[in-house]
Amino acid sequence: MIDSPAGSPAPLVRVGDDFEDEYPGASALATECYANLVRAADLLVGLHNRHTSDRYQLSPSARGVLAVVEGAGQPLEPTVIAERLMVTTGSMTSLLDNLEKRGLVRRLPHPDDRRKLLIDITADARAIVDELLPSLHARERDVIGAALTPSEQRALLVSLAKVQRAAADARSAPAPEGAGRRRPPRLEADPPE
Amino acid sequence: MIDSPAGSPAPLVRVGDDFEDEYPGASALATECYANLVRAADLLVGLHNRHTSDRYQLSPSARGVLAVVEGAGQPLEPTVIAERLMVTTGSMTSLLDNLEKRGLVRRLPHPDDRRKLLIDITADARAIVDELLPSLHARERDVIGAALTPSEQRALLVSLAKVQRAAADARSAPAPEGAGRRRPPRLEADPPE
DNA sequence: TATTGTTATACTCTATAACTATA
DNA sequence: TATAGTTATAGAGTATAACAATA
Repeated sequence: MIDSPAGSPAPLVRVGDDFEDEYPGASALATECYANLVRAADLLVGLHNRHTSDRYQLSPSARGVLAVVEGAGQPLEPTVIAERLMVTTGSMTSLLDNLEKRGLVRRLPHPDDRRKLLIDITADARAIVDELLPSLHARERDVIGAALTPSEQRALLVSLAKVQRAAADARSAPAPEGAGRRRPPRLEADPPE
Repeated sequence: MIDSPAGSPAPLVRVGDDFEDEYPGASALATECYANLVRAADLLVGLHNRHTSDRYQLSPSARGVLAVVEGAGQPLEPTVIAERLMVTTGSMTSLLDNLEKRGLVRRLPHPDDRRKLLIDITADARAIVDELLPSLHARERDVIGAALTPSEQRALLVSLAKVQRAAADARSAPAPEGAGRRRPPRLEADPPE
């Protein structure tokens, strides 16, 4: 049903001509928007993640911790970092363990409450962030700038805002019922290789 | 630097006013497109993944295996499935182990080559896919349809095609040099709690 | 020799629940 | 009692490399 031709120049994900027959009530256009939004984001995230991992051996989550603490401009409690990254405190402990082993963060005692900690990043981490963030932002400028004019970029942002709003609203709604499916007559689809 | 207000109605991710001063050469507009494309996709993927996991206890990768085999309309070799999902054959073995344990796929001997297998999905899996895909496509229709008019959807697709192309081109290009960074004077940013 | 799939191993991310020490 | 963080355990996903069977 969802099909993307094998060529490397990566065209859009398309659904088949029979899509709306196979899925009564579905919208081929909406599904293609959905699939291609996800695909575009995967490609973009992949660029950032690959760069971060190749150059600095940082996982996406580890980068997130450094970016949050560095962005705050001051040490933060583990719980605060965990909330911003939307992970549990148990997961945060192990992320911080790894970063501390590598000398990128320090656990400092909290001056006011001896149950708490303050997480600070080291000079090494600051050096990484100072090199990494400019190159990520340069990549963002290059890729988006190569694809879209400023006015297209503004229009894209407007659409993305509406999609984000609709998706956020859908989170609290029950999943919709599908209207069933008509399996296509598989005459001789897609030879096995 | 990247900041998204805490309210639940989820507005756009924005960069600060000082962004282009802090990162010389960067484009605030491009970075916002990048960040919000990723955020919108995360929200959309999250809806699908949550539904798939809650209702059918299927991980995204497991769902991918079923969708690929079901979509092919016939049994496929593990290597072919692995290529389509972009995972190694070692990873595919463990995905298939899990699915086979749950009675959702079968490993059949390949008639022509005794090194190979053919992976088929069971009636149980077909029942899941027949229920799952229509509800995912209904969600796509509802969310995208609530956000954008058909004409906006077509415009979005055009932009996404260009972004995908640029991102695919960037994959084989070297990472751009960042033009350095000017740290903002952290007077009293972001109180710790 | 080359290919297919498995095994063994390892690492990251993630979660939950029990636990310690503080408050 | 309640909170902050850790530990222990578990499971998914991913990868690499060595391996057996087959081509």
